[in-house]
Amino acid sequence: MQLPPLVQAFVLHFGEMGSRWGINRTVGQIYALLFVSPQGLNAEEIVDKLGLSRSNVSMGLKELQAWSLVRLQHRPGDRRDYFSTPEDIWQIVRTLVEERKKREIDPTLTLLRELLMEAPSDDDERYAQQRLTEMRDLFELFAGWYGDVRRLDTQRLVQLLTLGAQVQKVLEMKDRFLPGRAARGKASIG
Amino acid sequence: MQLPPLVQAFVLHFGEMGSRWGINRTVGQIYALLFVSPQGLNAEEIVDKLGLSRSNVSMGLKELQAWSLVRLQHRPGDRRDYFSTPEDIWQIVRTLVEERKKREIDPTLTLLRELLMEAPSDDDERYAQQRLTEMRDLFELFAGWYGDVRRLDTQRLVQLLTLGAQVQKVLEMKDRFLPGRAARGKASIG
DNA sequence: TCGTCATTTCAGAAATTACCGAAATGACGA
DNA sequence: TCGTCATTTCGGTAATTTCTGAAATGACGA
Repeated sequence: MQLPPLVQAFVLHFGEMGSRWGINRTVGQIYALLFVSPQGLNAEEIVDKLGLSRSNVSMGLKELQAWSLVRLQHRPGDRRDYFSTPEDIWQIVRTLVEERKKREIDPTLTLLRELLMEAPSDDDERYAQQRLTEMRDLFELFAGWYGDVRRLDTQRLVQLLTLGAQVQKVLEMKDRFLPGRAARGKASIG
Repeated sequence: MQLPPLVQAFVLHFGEMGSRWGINRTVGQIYALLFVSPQGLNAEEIVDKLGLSRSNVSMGLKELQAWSLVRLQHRPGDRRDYFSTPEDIWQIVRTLVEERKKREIDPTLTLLRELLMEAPSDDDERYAQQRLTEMRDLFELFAGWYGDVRRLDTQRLVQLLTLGAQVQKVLEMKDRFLPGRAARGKASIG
């Protein structure tokens, strides 16, 4: 791996963090490298720069494509695939949010809905179902939020994320001037 | 494992999802069981219900404690530890958000800040640093948002999450009536 | 059609992670 | 101080995941 120290540190860190983010080290490294590369890279360039095996890079790129995290380009007179990350980092955020929803939220939401169709047979099951109801409501709320994030344009998304603690003030105003809009979430508000 | 089918299905699902959420199967199962149990359980009860080894349950509980995801109680005249999850599901959300920030955001933010202290030595490094700047700003924004989520009380948190796509309308109003508040985030808005 | 180059697949090796039983530690009452 | 019970630690093993080299596939121009 003969990379500038800056890039090398970033790539190695991303590899290590990969395990916490649900991707493996190789995939994390490939992604990090593509992220800081001015032009797209082909598989062999990635092999050279990261010192990984050809097939491993192929697998990693496949996984990144499954996550829709890399773009594929071609150059005239060159048969090879060149990979790069989207220029717009917010597009990456939307993609990640969408994929995480698909993988981490939706399956559980589906299961919770199914389990809550059954009638409880005793008090313990009744308690369990009540807990599952709380969790389903929570997951519905998350699913809705993730969906919103995916749909919002960049400016509004930044605003939504920056809003944070100001939410109360802003919402008081909303209630004053836009009354009567029911909240979407059903989650218990304690 | 002799559990009601409802609970069993939930426990098994949580175990499988565990790997996507960054915890292992055992830990996921233990957590799911505690979540739907009306009373706290001691280690041996968990062993019996889930069919795991004593030591594995001990490790799992230790990890859940490291995540602050379980509470420890005692009963008079009983030396054993009884474990349960917080009643308030929103407290669980805050805990998860805080821990995820600590594990998935903060380390990368620290590294990015460090890397951006160095002066670039050529054009490629200049490009890389520009990309890292975008990413640092993004992570700063996330860190701020996570912090807000942790601090907000439940009602406001639900409002913030429900707000979603309404953000534009609400923010137009805010700008009209509360002008001049600078946004915290520096992330490029393309 | 053939030869070349790029990519993917695949079976096994290597590495990592999860798991268990046994032993050690620690807390408590007698 | 003991003896008992609960919990944790530890060494080894099992299971899973990641990685590799070799072979297969596919695309393209001649």
